[in-house]
Amino acid sequence: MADKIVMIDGHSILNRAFYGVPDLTNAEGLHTNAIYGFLNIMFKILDQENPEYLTVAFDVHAPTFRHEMYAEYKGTRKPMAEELRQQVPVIKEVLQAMGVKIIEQAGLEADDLLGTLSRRCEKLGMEVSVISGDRDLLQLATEHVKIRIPKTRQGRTEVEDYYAGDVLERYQVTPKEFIDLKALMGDTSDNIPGVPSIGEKTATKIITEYHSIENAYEHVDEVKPPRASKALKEHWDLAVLSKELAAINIEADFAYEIEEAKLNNLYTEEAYACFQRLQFKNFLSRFDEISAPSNKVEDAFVRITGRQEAEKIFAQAAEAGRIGISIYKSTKEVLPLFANQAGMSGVGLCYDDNKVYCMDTDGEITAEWLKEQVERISALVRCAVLFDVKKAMEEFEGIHQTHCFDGIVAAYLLNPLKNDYTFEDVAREYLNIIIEEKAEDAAKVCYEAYTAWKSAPILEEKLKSADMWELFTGVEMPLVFTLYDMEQNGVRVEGEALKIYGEQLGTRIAELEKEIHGDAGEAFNINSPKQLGVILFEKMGIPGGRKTKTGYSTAADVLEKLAPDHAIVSKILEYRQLAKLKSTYADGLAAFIGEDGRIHGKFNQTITATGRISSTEPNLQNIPVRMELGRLIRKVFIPEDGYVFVDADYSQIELRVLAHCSGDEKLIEAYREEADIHRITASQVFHIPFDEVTALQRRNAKAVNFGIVYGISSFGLSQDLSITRKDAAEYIEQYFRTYPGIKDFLDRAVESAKEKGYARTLFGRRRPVPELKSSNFMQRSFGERVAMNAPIQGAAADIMKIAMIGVNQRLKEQKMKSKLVLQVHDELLIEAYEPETEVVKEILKSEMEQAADLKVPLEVDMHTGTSWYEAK
DNA sequence: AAACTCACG
DNA sequence: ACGTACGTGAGTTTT
Repeated sequence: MADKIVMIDGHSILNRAFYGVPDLTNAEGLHTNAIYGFLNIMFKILDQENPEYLTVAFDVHAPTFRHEMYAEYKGTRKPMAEELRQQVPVIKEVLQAMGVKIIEQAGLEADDLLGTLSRRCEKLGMEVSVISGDRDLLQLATEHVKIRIPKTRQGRTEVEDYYAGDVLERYQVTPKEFIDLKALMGDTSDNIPGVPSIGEKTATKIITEYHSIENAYEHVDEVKPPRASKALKEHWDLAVLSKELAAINIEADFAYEIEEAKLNNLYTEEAYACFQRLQFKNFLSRFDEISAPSNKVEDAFVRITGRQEAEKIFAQAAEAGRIGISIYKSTKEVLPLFANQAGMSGVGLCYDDNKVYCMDTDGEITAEWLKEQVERISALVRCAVLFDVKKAMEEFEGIHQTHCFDGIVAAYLLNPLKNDYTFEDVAREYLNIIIEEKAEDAAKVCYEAYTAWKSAPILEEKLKSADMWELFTGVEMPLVFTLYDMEQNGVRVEGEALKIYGEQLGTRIAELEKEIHGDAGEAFNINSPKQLGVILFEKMGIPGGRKTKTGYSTAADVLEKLAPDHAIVSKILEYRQLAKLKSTYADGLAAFIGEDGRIHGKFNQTITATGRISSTEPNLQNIPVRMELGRLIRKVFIPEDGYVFVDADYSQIELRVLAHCSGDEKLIEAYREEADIHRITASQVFHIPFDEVTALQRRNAKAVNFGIVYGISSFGLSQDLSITRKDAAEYIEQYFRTYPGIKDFLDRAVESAKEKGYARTLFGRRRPVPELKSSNFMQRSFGERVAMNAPIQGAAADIMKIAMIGVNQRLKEQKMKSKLVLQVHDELLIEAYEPETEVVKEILKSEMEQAADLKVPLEVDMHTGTSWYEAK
C-alpha cells in the first residue's frame, strides 16, 4: 500500500470551526471554539485515514482574504474577528505540542503550499488527502489527490470527498477546468471578481464547451448566450485577472522535508498540558495511561512513618525560610452528620526542591501531634504556604497567621475570573506541571505541598509586579482569618419559629394553588414556566408579549403588567413569592441549622470578579428585606441570650467611592452637605430648588445614580424607569452636564481598561475585561459597563474588607465576647454581648468610617435589636 | 447541565 | 442594527 499523507488547510478549517462551533472560552477567558472544532475535524480525519504523514499549512500574514491584491484593490478587507484571531497562535502551539508538522512561508499562501505539496507527494507515489473548507482547492484533485471538505450538519461533521472524477461529476468540469470556471463565475467569498453577468450556469456551459477561458475568448463571437459573449469581450481583463487569482501555484519554491511530517504519537505530555489549559476534557480521554505525563517529581516523594523520622523532618523544616503544607482529610469512616468535619489523616510537607514528605496519621504519628508540629513551625518559618488556608484552619487553628500565604487567594487576585484555584490549576498555570487526575491520595498530598512551596515566590513576584502585594498581605490574607472566625461564629436561627413560618406559608400556598387551578380550569404545575406560559398565553389567551429562548416569559416584570387585568396573574405572583420564601428560606435555611442552633454558612473569598465576598451553604447575603412578608424571615435570626444584634451599614458607599474617584467637585460638595443625596442630585440635574424636588424627580435621580454605578446605558435606565430610551438618554446627558467629572472618570475607566486589559480599584485590585476586545457589539458594550462598574464596586468591596478586618481584630484584641457574624456587602452584623454594646457600636462606626480616607466622608447607619428584623 | 425565576447588595 | 443595566446563589423544572 502506498503511504498516505493528510494535509490540512489551517486557516480554512479554523475558520470553518469558528463559525460552526458555539462560543467556548477557557478559564483564562481565551476563546477556544475554533481550536476545538479544528481538532475535532482533524482527529476525525486521522481516525478515518490513519495516515503515515500529516502537515498543516498556514498563511503567514494574519489572514484576511485569500487574495489580498484584489481585496485591497476593492477596499473590502475586513479584519478577522478578534475571538478568532487570538486562537490562531494557540492552535499552532497545540499542533507543535503534538509534534505535527506546520508549514508556512512568507509570500506564499496556504493554497500554494498545499498545491505544490500535493503534487510533490503524488510524484513520490503517495496518496494525498487535502482537508479544506474552501472549494477552490478542488482544482488540485487527481486520481491520487483527494480533496475533503468537512461540513457541519446539525452538529455532526460529514466530509465530502472529491477525487478528479468526483469533481467532474459534480461540476461537469475537470479540476483543471475548475480554475477557468471560477475565473468566469467569480467567488465573492474569495474575492475573485469573475466576469459580470456570468454566473454558475453560464460559466459551466462555456467551460464544458470550450474547456478554457482562452479558447472561449478565441471563439468569443460564438459564445452563447450573447449576453455572456459581450461580457467576456468587455471584461476580458477581469477574466484573466480572475484566472490568475483562482489558479493555485503547484510549482512553488519552498523547502519541505517529508520525514518531518511523519506522524508520531500525537498524545504527548505537552499536548496533554495544552488540552488541560484549554479545558478540552473530552480530548483528554484520548491520552492513554502510557502516554499520560510521567512525572519525575514523584521520585522525590517520601513517606514518613515513624515519629522519630518525622521529628527530624520537622526540625529541618523549621530551619527553612519557607515551607509548603498540605492536608489530607479522610472522608471515610465518618458519621454522615459530620461529613465536613472529617478528621485529618495526613499532611504533606515541602521545604526545598529535593524532597516532599507525606505523613499519615497512623500509629506513632497522631493527628494531635502533627497539628502541634505544624503550628509550631509555622511560627518559626518566614512563610507557610498552603492552598485554602481557611479550610486548613479547621485543623490548624493555631497556625501563625501573619506568616501564612494562601495560594488560592494569591491566584484569585492575579485572575479573579477563573472558576477554580486548586493547586492543580496553579501547578499547571505557574509551574507547568500537569498533575494526573488519577494520582493517588499520597501523591496528591505531596504534589500539593510541593506546588505550595514552589509557586509562592512566583505568585509573590507576580503580585508585586501587578502592584497587588499590599492588597494581598494587607487585606486578603488577614481577611482569610476574619472569614474563618465568622464561619466559626455562625448566626443563631430559631428553628421552631422558622418551621411555623414555613407552615403558615404552606397553608396559604395550598389555598392559592387551588384558586389558580380553579381559575385556569385545570390542574398544572405553577412552578413550571413552560406549563404556566401555555395556560396563560394560549389557553386563557392573555396577550403574552415577551418571549425567552424556549417560550413565553413569565418573569415577574411581565406578569406585573398583566396583573391588574387578570385575577389569576396576581394570584400567581403571590404564589411565586410565597413558594420562593418557603422553599429557599423557610425550608432551605432550616436544613442548615446545626446542633448548636446556629447556621455556619460559608463566606467565599475567591468567587467574584469584582472582589466582593460571596456567601453559600446557605446564602446569607440574600435574605429577604425589600418586601415585608419576606422581611419577616429576619425575625428568626436572633442573638444568644444576653446578647443583642448591632447592624451597621454604609450609606451609599459606591456613590461615595465614585465621588472620590471622579473628583467631581459638585458631587463631593453634595456629599459634604450630608443631606439626601438623591434629592440633591435631582435638584442639581433638573435645576430645581432643593425643597421643590418632587418624589418622582427624586426617584428618577436615584435611578440615574444607580445606573451610573452599573455602567450607564440609556436602555438600562429606560427599563428601570419605564420611560423611553430617548428620555433616559436625556437624563443621562443632563446628569453628565451637571457632573462633568463623572463623565470624565467613566470615560477614562473604559479607556484605561481597553489599553491595559483590566479595570483597577483604588486599592490596586484588578479585574480583567477581555470583552472589550470583542468584535461583537453586545460583548464589547458589556465590557465597557464592566470597566465602569468594577473600579467602583471593587473599591467598595475593598473598603468593607478593610473594615471587617479592623472590627474583628479589635473585638479579639479586647477579648470581647461580641462576635462578627454576617457581612452583606455594605452591611455588618455583630452579635454583641449586652454589656459591650456601646463599645461594639463605637468599634463598628470608627473601623467602618476610617477604613478609607476619601474626599467625602464614609457614613454608617447603625441599629440594634433582638432580631435581625429589628436591627436593620 | 441548562434554563428560568427570584432573593439580596 | 445589534439587545442590556453591575455583582452574586439557590430552588425548580426541563433537556
